[in-house]
Amino acid sequence: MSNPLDNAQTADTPGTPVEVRDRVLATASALFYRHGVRAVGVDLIVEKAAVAKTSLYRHFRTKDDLIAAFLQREDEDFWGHWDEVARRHQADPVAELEAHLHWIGERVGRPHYRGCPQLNVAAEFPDADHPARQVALVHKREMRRRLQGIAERLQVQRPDELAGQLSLLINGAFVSSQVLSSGEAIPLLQASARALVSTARQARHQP
Amino acid sequence: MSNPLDNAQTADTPGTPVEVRDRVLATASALFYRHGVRAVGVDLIVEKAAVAKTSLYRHFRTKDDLIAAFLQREDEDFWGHWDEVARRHQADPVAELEAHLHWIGERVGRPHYRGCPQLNVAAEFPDADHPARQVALVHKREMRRRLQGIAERLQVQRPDELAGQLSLLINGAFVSSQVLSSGEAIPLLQASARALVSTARQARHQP
DNA sequence: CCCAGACGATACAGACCTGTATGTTTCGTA
DNA sequence: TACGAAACATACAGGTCTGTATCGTCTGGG
Repeated sequence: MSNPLDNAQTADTPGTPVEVRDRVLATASALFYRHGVRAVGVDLIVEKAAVAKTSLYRHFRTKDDLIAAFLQREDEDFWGHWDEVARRHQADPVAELEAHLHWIGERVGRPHYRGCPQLNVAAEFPDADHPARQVALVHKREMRRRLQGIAERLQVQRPDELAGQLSLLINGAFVSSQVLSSGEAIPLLQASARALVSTARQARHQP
Repeated sequence: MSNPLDNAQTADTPGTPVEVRDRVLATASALFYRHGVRAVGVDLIVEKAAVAKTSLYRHFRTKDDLIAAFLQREDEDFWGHWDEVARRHQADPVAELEAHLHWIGERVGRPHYRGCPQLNVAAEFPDADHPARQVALVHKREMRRRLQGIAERLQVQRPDELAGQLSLLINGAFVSSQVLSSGEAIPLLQASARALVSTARQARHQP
């Protein structure tokens, strides 16, 4: 029963359950991100993924669940990058923060960047009880939690405050691509962060 | 049948074109903001505004035009507040910036705050050619333009850079209400701005 | 007093939406 | 080879969406 090769027999053999699920989720993610969630119907997803509609609904109970899975996938991808960058700067929180802002700013400046998926979905679905909103909330809390970890390693007096400030900054970059000229996000983010960190550190030495 | 209040002919005589138009726009704006644009159909607007659907389409060619008018209305309201605050601090750009961040942060912290309408619509409609997106773009450009005006009066070396940083910060506050605790936006915004301004001013005195 | 124009009420066209139901095909495994 | 699970194909139910068409009513200015 539990053959490790059960799934992914060759390169991409359609008919394998996990392969179909992944294909649906990957296709839906791309479409959701590009066109917005409400603008994309399940029929389009099914067509682009070359999958039967029944298969979609076998792996995802409802469209809302698929949306939540989309955000979950983006969440994991995001922290995957984060962890990789963090690992390269274990000993130096200043360099780590700088590096995070670099790759985030690079993403923001990409040609067809469409904003943070979590924030976009939150804008599309006001109901806080929506399953996808739960994922988005956890994602944003995790962002602030990790920033606070860096702030603590920076030994500022109020790491929570600095983390909040950096959160505003990063979320602001996510939604400001419309008004930012190409390549502007990175220096803007880094210069702002330097000012915030520097000020927070000065406060440490003053009563 | 012949209810004397059927059309409420006393205080605000309906039947006047401008009155019907305003009622449609005000109703649509409230619904759009609360529930999202795509989630609100014209039938609901018509019902809540107590107006015939033909009247809606007489004053607004399409729903897209109504959405653009919604953002235009929000834009005018926003700059109305801004101008009023700016007028009270004509001589002191530091105090003006502080005051702007105060009322913006106050808005962000309100119980049912749902984010910046311009950013929400931009998230819902990826197509940059959408009429409403034009309004949103002009709004965000105007925001940065005004911030640059303040930065110039602060006599920092690179007012454009400071304006960009403050833009990120403010837009970040607009979308971060989900992760901000009540009343946190104002101090976070003001402390960040102070750090950014202070750093930008120090750069002025250094080669 | 008359009439153009704004409004209301309603029905409808045509498209799209999510989700289900039904039947067939494929394929690994027992 | 026979079985069961999963995928495919297709049709459809039931609702919603935008926008239009039709027709009756009210109102204000000439």
